[in-house]
Amino acid sequence: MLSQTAIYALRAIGYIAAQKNTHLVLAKVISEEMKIPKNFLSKILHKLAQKGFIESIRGTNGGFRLGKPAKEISLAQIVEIFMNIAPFQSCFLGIHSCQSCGITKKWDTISKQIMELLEGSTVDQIFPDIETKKKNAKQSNKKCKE
Amino acid sequence: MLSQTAIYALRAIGYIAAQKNTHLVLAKVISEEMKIPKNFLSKILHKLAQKGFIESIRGTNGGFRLGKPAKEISLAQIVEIFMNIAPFQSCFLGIHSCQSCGITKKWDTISKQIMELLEGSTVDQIFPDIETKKKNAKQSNKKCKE
DNA sequence: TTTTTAGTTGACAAACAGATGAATAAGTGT
DNA sequence: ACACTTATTCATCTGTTTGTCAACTAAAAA
Repeated sequence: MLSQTAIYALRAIGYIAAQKNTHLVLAKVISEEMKIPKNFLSKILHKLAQKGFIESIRGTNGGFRLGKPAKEISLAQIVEIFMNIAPFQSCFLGIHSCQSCGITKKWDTISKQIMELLEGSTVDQIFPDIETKKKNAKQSNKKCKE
Repeated sequence: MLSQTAIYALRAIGYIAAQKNTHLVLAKVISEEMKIPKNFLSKILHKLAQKGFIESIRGTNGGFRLGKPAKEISLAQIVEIFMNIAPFQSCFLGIHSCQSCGITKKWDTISKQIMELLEGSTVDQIFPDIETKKKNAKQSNKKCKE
């Protein structure tokens, strides 16, 4: 359905969005919490940073935060960086001549809903409940001036 | 969405089903008509034959035909031979702890429709209009006792 | 200035999907 | 018996995705 990489990307940016920008998030923490291989995640985050969806800060007390308001980042924008979403919109059987068959019609209805889900949802909806999750566990990081 | 192999399999068995069992279909013809690499198709057909969805007859005037009535073969039965359809039914983001979020709820609705499409459609619906397509072009095969 | 932290980058390996070619086995018709 | 046709099987190749390792760069702190 979604590629593994796209799923990782959504989980990662969803996790960052859930912090409500109150502090920077370490790649290491995202990796552990979201069960994403550390170095593979680094590359995903870098791509997201290139596109401006997140910002990266290097060095001590560095980390990642959103590059724009969460409500302005749709799932579709993230997914299409890491995979081709065109197949969702085209013929179920990869045949362009079967416009009229019942299967294709049903698929059209479904694919419209999928695109609506991807384009109509934003990254703050991914983890609506975990914004305070890591705050206490990471008291050791409280030194940083947030 | 569907793997390329699953799409090939649906096109192939759809083509065979469209012949209404009036005559055997050559792998070569399926390959050409359905734009599927010949040798790759052979392996797909072999798997379908193993599972009893089609029958293969070797030698001169051989070919393939359905192994059971078209209306008893659902798209889901074919697809699941060539790919894992579980992801359609599980969480959008591969996380089992987000039962309540709005995205997951919407995805549940969509995935139910996908499964309904796959399980509720049969292979005779794939190409409802081409049953006589190759009959005339293949008059040279008319020798066979059909 | 040195050390530590943390993101960046490139090389690479494993696994898989998709595709290809050639040899083989099993039937049919002469 | 023989030639021919057609499916079967095996070995291999390619490209992509996913994942790993390690060296590198930048920034802050000591």
